Order: sequence, then structure tokens, then C-alpha cells
Amino acid sequence: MANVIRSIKGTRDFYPSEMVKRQWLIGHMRAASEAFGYQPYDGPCLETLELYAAKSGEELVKEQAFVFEDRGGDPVTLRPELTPTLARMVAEKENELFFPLRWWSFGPFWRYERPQKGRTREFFQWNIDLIGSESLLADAELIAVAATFLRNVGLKPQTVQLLVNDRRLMEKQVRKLGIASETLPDLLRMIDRLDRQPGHVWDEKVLGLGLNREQLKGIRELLGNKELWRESEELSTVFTALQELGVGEYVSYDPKIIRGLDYYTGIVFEAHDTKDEFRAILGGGRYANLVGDVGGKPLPGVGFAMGDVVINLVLEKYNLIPQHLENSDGVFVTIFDETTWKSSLELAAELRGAGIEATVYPDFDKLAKQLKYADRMGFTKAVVVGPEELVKGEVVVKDLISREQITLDHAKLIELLKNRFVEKLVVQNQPNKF
RNA sequence: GUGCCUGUAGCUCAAUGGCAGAGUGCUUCACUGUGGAUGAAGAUGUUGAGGGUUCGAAACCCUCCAGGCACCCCA
Repeated sequence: MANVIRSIKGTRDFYPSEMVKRQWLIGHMRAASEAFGYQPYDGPCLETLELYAAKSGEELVKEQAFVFEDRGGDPVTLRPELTPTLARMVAEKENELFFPLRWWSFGPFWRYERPQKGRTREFFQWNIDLIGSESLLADAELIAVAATFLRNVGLKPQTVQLLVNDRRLMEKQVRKLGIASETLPDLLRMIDRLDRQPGHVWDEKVLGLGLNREQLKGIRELLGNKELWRESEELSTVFTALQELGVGEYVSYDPKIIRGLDYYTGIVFEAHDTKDEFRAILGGGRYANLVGDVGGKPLPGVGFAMGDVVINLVLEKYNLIPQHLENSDGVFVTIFDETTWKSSLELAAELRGAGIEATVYPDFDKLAKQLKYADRMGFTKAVVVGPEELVKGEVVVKDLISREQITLDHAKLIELLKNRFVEKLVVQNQPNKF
């Protein structure tokens, strides 16, 4: 195995057992999005470098994007985020779209980072935005979408919280301390990184920005004040709306939430595990001007993004991901021997024609081996067509869980399998069985 | 881009300078028309790669490669 060609650093292979989990996760993202009436959209994975030069943070494009020349010599970029694409798509059709837009998307993104816990170079991201409304109800709605997702995957409010803040409130409070407005962006960035370093180091850095000891003390007090939101009419409204939306238990106020990206202008929020063991699960907020930088009219919006990597770590820790590969919808068709294989194929075709998934064993192996395979692959029903049954036009169907088996004709077999199929559909309509 | 740690069977790991092992998985058989258990037998290694030290290296040293973790940045 030493000489197999390796995959690219920071990418992941999704074997069927992992793919089941990925589909499960996507299902919940879709369900939460659609529950609030959001529509799916997507853009290309390749974009021009120019698009990101206009919009994204400098570091994201210069340091972290995969940039290369196409065969014609033009610089292209593997998308490191979706927002610029969204802005471009909205700007291109701004006169024919009907606002507000409620759009969601799921797809792959690439960032050239050093892979580590919770960070890969190729990852999947759920993006969801409400564009064209300045209402605080829109801010609350996006937070409610996030909370609905967290609840539906089985995460409890004791385990995960959506931490909410408002940049306007923080700016106002910081100004009250008499801090110069030119140091404000740097200071906000420091607040965003408070928990990532020892307290005394952080203090030193803040003093280095030009603050005096008293101002530092004032900042520290602000950041410890869990009731600060009461001074913000906007936050009060948002929290009230979230109570009415039935997700109040998932939401709390945190003055330390600022968000690194510069384009946020109001409400900002992140989901964190309450033990603070993992990175932010998702992050988002209010922006004033989505499309201005790509040449459109200013449009306000609110949205968030959730990567698949951190949420998977959290879900794994709390054992919330369905583990097993299941073929329980289908039936496994054995092949008895060289003289009967045609009957097995014929039966399988008949079952498929009746809308039943049928999987045929491809070799003339011993029945024991075939049943062992069926068991390992997660089938719950197997069919045997041997010489004895063939004469009577019957088949043996075996329940691989109860180990019971019965002999019956084709019509009865189809009826039995179809009834089971109907039961399955009913079960699947429950969101946590997606 | 900076720093620290780790590479041994498919997987998880042991062997700390002296014959490369265990558990698990895998294959076969007990069971020639019936799978999960049990028992028995069997297969599997360039010890990440290359070089050096040594009578002798999986182990010690150097270089490279790969992976993990933290910083940076962020989903």
C-alpha cells in the first residue's frame, strides 16, 4: 500500500459509510431552509480572481484562495466563499428579481490552509441569506433557521448556543470610553479574538493600540456585562422575536461576538458548543451592502454560513450521527447455482418493475457466503430461488433480522415487499429519519 | 508562513539497541439449500523513504515525505 497515489492534502474521501452521514446532514440543512421558505441556488465553483479582489477580505484571497491560470492565461479562483458569487448573481438580475430574496445553498469550497482539527482545504458549506430587507425580523429569522437546524439534528440548548451581539451597540459603548475612532476597527478585532490568548497578553496588545489603563478596564467590564443588550433597542427586538419564534432557549447574548469580517454592520451571531471545546459551528450577521462592490445598487441583507467540518465534530462527540449503512429498503436476490441464474435475474427485473430495489449477487458462490454478504451490506430481506422453488414457480424470502423464512409465489412476494415500502415512506417523513 | 508531536499487518497499537508481536478484521473449514455466535486452521510487513552511527537499528543521528496539533485566518 506504500505506493498508492495519495489524495491532495486537506481533502477527504467520502466512502459510502461517510456518504450516508453527509446526506443525512444535507437533509437537515435543506429541511431547516425549506421550513422557512428559502429557495435553493448555486453558482460555479470556479470564479475570476477579480470577483474576490472586489469583495472578500484581503487575507482570504491573497493567502488562502486556490488561484491559478487557466490554459488561456487568465487567473481563476476556486471559490473560497459564496458571498461574492451571490452578490454577482443578484447584481446581474437586480431588476428582475423580486425582493426580499430567501436563498440557500450547499456546496464545496476551498481554502489553502494548514489542515488541523476542524479545518480542511476542501470543505462543504451551508449558506443562507435573506436579501433586500432591513427589518430586524429578518435578523431574527436567520437566527431561528440556525436554531431550528441545531434542534432538528438533536443538539440541546445545554450543548450548543447561538451567541448574539450587535456591532452598533459595541461601537457606541466603546466610543463612550473616549477611544479614538481610528483605533475602533483594530479594537473590535481584538475583542473578537479575546478567548484565543492568555488574558495578560491580550491586555498588552490592547494597551499597544493606544488605550490607557482605565479604558482597558472599561472594555473588560463591557465584555463581562451579560445584560448590556438591554441598552440596545435592536437586540431587545431581536430577542423578543426569537422568543415568539419558539427558539429562545437556543439564544443568548454575548458581548464578545464581533465577527472577523469587516462587512458586517449590525446584528452578528455565532453558534458555539457551550463547553467551548470546538471552533465556531456557524457564523453570520447583518450587512448593509451586498452588491455595491460588484457594480450593483446597495442591497441590505442578513445571512450565515456553516461549514461541515466543525458541526460534524460536535455531532460525533454527542453521538448524534446515524452510524450504519442500510439497505433496508431493498431486497437481496441470491443466485443458487449455474442452472438457476436466469430465474434470479428475471425475478430481480420483475421486482424492479414493481418499484422495489433489488440487488443480485454476481457470483455462483455458496449460499452461506451470499447471505453473509447480504447481512454485511445491511439488507433486511433476502430471496432464494433454488431448483425446488423453481418447479413450483415460488421463491423463499428470508427476514435477515428475525431469521424466519417463508415460501410464496411472485405476486405475494411483491405485495409483501411493497407494503414494507409504504411503511418506510411514512417513517421517512419524520425529519430526524432523513 | 512559524512552532511542537507522530509514522510498525487492512485497522488500533506493543516491542527502547539483540529472532517484528498482540487484539481486531480478513480467508478457509466444522456447516456440500441458509448469514451475525462458537471453535479450529491460515494468509498478510521494504517497521513512511533515503542516508549515517553500530558487531547488530523499528528504536539513536541527519535529510526528505506524509499525518496530527497549536499559532495565523476562518465555516
